[in-house]
Order: sequence, then structure tokens, then C-alpha cells
Amino acid sequence: MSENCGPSFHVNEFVLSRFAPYRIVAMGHELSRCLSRAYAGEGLTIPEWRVLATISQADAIAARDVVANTPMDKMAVSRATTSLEVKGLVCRVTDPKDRRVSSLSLSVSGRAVFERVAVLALSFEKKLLSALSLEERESFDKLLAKLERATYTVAPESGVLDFATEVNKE
Amino acid sequence: MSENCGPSFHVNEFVLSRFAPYRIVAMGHELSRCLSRAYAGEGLTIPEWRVLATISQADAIAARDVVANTPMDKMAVSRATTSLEVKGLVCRVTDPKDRRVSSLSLSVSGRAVFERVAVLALSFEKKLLSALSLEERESFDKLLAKLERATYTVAPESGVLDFATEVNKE
DNA sequence: CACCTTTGGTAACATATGTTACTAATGGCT
DNA sequence: AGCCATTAGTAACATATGTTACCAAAGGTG
Repeated sequence: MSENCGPSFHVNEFVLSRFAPYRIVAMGHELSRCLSRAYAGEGLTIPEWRVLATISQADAIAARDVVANTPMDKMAVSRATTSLEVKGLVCRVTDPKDRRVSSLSLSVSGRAVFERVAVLALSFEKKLLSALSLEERESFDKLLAKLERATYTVAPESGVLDFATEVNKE
Repeated sequence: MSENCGPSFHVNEFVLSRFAPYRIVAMGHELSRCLSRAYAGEGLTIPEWRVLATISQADAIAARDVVANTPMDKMAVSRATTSLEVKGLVCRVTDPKDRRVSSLSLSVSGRAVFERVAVLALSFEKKLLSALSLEERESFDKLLAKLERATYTVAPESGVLDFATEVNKE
């Protein structure tokens, strides 16, 4: 009781509604839900839309690069890709140079679907950001970028922020 | 082709990595993953931790109020509450005034678990926000609050932002 | 006080997501 | 070439999450 030199804050400080990570997660959840209306109309699921949108950013892209550029593991990408292929929205071609990788590209109808959804998505973003002034928008963009950098500055291989060290050390 | 007076932006504007809602969702996903390490050590799942944290904010609270204050539907809350009760971390008592509602409160060990996790969570938040200066932190807080208001300013009963109207109108 | 409506919560089912292995293809390395 | 380590992707299983329908308790309203 006299050796009380642990973490410097008291638990009473914890108020869920003011806890930044929670607020971001909760908002992300709600945004996701709102946005899903845009692609649900096209019969797309969230991972399908993410894969579609990621492929759209290039002429062709390997599945592993989709994994590297989205918050999805390779299984999720694999599943979404398969169903997109079944729907005829993406073409999957085995790369002759390295027959392990499959090169993904949008079909004509895939690009059409993407464009219709993209228009809705941009409209949504516009409406959301209209809550901020131009300067505020720029400011938010910068702050978000800084936090992204902090978030993705990962511990060696665990792929996660190592926050326990600060607490556990004597 | 000559009547091209649709939405004012072109699809080429859509770049996933600059799409604000996506960035927020992706960051939320990563934060969630990082944070889960804090309560995984206590054997808690994400919804369990949310319920625990929400109950901790009051002496006792009805399950429906947990639903109202978290991004979870009532089924998710029900399940998490049941398992927390099984683990002896929360007490569920039927309200004698209205026997439909169950009043939830933390047990002694439940509070202990909460406090241990809360310390880790606060430490994590501190580390995350250390990427920002004090002024930046205040600024981010305000901007986030504005966006939250915009996000949760819902369409009548759908509970979602009504962004389609802007697009569909002639 | 019956009757209909609303509300809090759960059961049971369907779907989605995460995990662990496994296969196939490749790239060194000796 | 022969062998081991690595990589891309998937199958099969276990969990988790979402949906629908349901029950039991309240709250009105005639």
C-alpha cells in the first residue's frame, strides 16, 4: 500500500464515451453501416466492396496486394474474390510468371458497378464532411494521418501497438 | 451523352486510401485489434468488454440502456451479459418495478477486472494520442465530436444517414 | 376488465468471420 | 539436380454475429 507507484492514472478517469479509441471504433461501425446501404443495392457485401474498390485502383492487382492494402486477412479476400468472380464482376487470371499468384481485374460490368457505388460513396463522404469547414477538413485530414501513422507503427511482428510495456515495467 | 448532367464529381476522384469514411473504419478496426490484447488477457471478448465498461459507468443499468449506449444490438448485449454473468463478473437482477427489465451491476471481481483493463486501455490511449500535441489533441476532439454529431444525425427511423436523396433526385 | 400495442429480452436459425492446417508453386543453397 | 524454406491461396472446421420470430410483462384504450 505504501509502494503504490504503479500507473499514473486512476481508473476513475476512464469514461467510455470520452475514450478516443472507442469513439473512433464506434463511429467507424456506424459509418460502415451507413455506407453499406450504397453497395447493398448492388448486392455487394462489405468485403466484396472493399476488394472491388481496391482492384479498381489499378488495372490489375494480385490478391496479396489487396490483402496488404485493406483491413482484411487473406481468407476474407479469397472469399470475396471468389464470389465477385461468380457474379462476373472480376476476372481472375493465373499469372504465367508465377503460377501461385492470381491477377485480379475488373470486368466491364464490375467497373460499372464500382462506378455506381463510388458515386454514392463520394456523395456520402461529401455530406459527412459538410459538417466541417474547409480548414477544419484539412486539419482533420492531417490529424487523422498522424494517428494512422501512430496506429500502424507496429510492434516488430505482432502487428499491433505494443502498449503493455509501458504498464508492465517495474 | 449530351445530357450529361449527373452528379458533380467524376468517379476518378474515388481513391480508397483518401476516402475518409474508409480511413476511419480501417483505423477503428486496427485500434480494436490492438485493444483486444488488453482484455484478451482477462478472457474477455470485445462485446463483453464493452458491456463491462458500460455497466461500470453507473451503479446499475438496464440492458436496454447498454444497447442505447454502445454500437451493439440487443442480441449482442444479451449474449455478452449472459457470459459475463456465468463468469461471475456481473449480477443480473430482475427489476421488481418492471419485471421485463433486468438490472445489471458489476460484482466485486467484475469491478476488479474492469479496473485492470481500464488501466491498460488508458495507457494505450495515452500512447496513441502522444502522436499529437496538446493543441492537436483538443482540436481532434472537437472535430471528432462534430463528425459524430453528423454521423448520428440519423434519418427518421432507418437509423442511418440519408445520403441517397441527394443523389437520386433529378 | 378484456383487447390490442409496445417493450425488454431470448431462442433458434442462417450467415459471416476467424483459425488452423494443407496444397501447390517458387526460390535459394549446397 | 535435390532439398528445405517461403509464399499465394484455399479447405474445413470452430466461433461469432446478424435475423427472424417468439414469449412474457406493461401500458394504454374502449
